[in-house]
Amino acid sequence: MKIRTRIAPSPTGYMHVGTARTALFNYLFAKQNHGEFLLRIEDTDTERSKKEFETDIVNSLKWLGLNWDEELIRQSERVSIHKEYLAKLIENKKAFYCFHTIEELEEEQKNQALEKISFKHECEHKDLSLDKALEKLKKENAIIRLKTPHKKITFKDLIRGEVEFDTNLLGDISLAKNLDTPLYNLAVVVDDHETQITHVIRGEDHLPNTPKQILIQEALEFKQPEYAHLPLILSADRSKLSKRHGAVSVNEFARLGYLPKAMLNFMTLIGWHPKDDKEIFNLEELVKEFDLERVQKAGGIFNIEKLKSINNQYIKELVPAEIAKFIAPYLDMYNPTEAQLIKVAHLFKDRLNTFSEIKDLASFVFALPTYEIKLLSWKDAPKEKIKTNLQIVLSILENISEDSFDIDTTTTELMPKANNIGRGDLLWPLRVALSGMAKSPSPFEILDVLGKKESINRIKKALEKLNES
RNA sequence: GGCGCCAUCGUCUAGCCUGGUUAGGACGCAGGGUUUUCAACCCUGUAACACGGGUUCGAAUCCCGUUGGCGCUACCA
Repeated sequence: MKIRTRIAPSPTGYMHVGTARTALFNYLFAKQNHGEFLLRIEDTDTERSKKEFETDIVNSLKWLGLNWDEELIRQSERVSIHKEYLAKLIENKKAFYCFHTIEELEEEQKNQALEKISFKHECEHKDLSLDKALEKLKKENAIIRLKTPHKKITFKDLIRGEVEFDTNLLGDISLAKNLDTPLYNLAVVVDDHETQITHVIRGEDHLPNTPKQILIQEALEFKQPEYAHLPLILSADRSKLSKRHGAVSVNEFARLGYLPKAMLNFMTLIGWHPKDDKEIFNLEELVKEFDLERVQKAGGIFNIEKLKSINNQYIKELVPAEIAKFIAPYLDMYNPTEAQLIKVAHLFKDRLNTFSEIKDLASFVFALPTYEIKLLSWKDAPKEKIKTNLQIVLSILENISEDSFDIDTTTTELMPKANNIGRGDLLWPLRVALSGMAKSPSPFEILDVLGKKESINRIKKALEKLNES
């Protein structure tokens, strides 16, 4: 039988990295078994579901390169199928109408809390005959529940091994608000069955749903899929990763300038590890090496530092022309030329953890920042000395023609003098005059990016500042 | 409260199944090299088997308990 997995996000928010990682693991497992990976939008909750979020989910998956097979499935478009199964369950007396109000249910829960027992609704309406229930339905509101049998449910989780639940603690599971409004557990079971999903790989937060879904499968006489519950991605405080801890949606990471490859690589490493010490993988390698049995049981913290480090490794593999494309949006306000972007890309290639960092690192190239005069001084060198040294540099640079004003030439012309006077004494003031910053790439690299005219301007400006002070 | 899941450096983890390792790697951090500064790169260092009982010649590894953490507990998904 063909292996089929799915990612089933609900469009009630932007695509979360946790969902992305679940998608990734589903994708890897399906692909390494030459199977299929499906996308199903779980939008049965019409109140909370938004088209905007569905679009974001689709875009995020595409951005990551996790392409799904077949048409996207929308649960909301399948209610007639859900309805058929629901009707069948009622007809077979495996499901029934529950007429209790939300207030009554809340009251029941309160009492159960007092008794210190688990919250559940064991409904006496299940004994009502269908005729009577239908009659009652004309005047009263009701939801459809499963007649939960009393038994122990044991299933094998591919990651955790045998897991056991006692259905006595579950109560009669809610299936639908009415025939046309299915609820999560019913919809999942029906759709997984209909689309022939063989492996349900999802977050650990769904573990308590599994016995409920197995019960529904049994009532519907469906084949039970294999289950694998992934460890959760945690925040630094070890709670489930959420919005208040900073960036959590895939689109935010895209905007911050992370590469999809790096995201994929990093997400795999939360909760999974290969046999050897290799850490950098592309998707194809991952498909080959991934092993569900090697997935961790304990939750893992989303370590942004590690992500940055991996992203940095991927950025270093790119050529400047590629980097130029990625950094362009962040430098937009300066209207840089293509040539400038490539020079800047070359300059900062090794320094970038994320593309968005380029704005802080490289804006000095386009606009000299204002800086303190004393920054020009290397190890508290006196002002006069700096002035003299900058004059020396200036006269050397002015003698280089505009055409040969590149790293090689400026280096050969300037270095003998620097070695003579002292590298720090000559090169530090030059670098600050050019960048206005305490930390930056080397003066030779900056000279090259700035070009002769702008370089000379900036050095003159530094000299003016020194004279005025 | 109830139920379930989990537990190796600060973090991600290898090792656990099939007891015998100087408990390994990566990120971070610290120091050094290179360097005018920063980054990158190279080298070195730092730091962990939650606790208590068993079983065993021997336990990170197997068993039990304790503690702790997390998840779920809807007419959300």
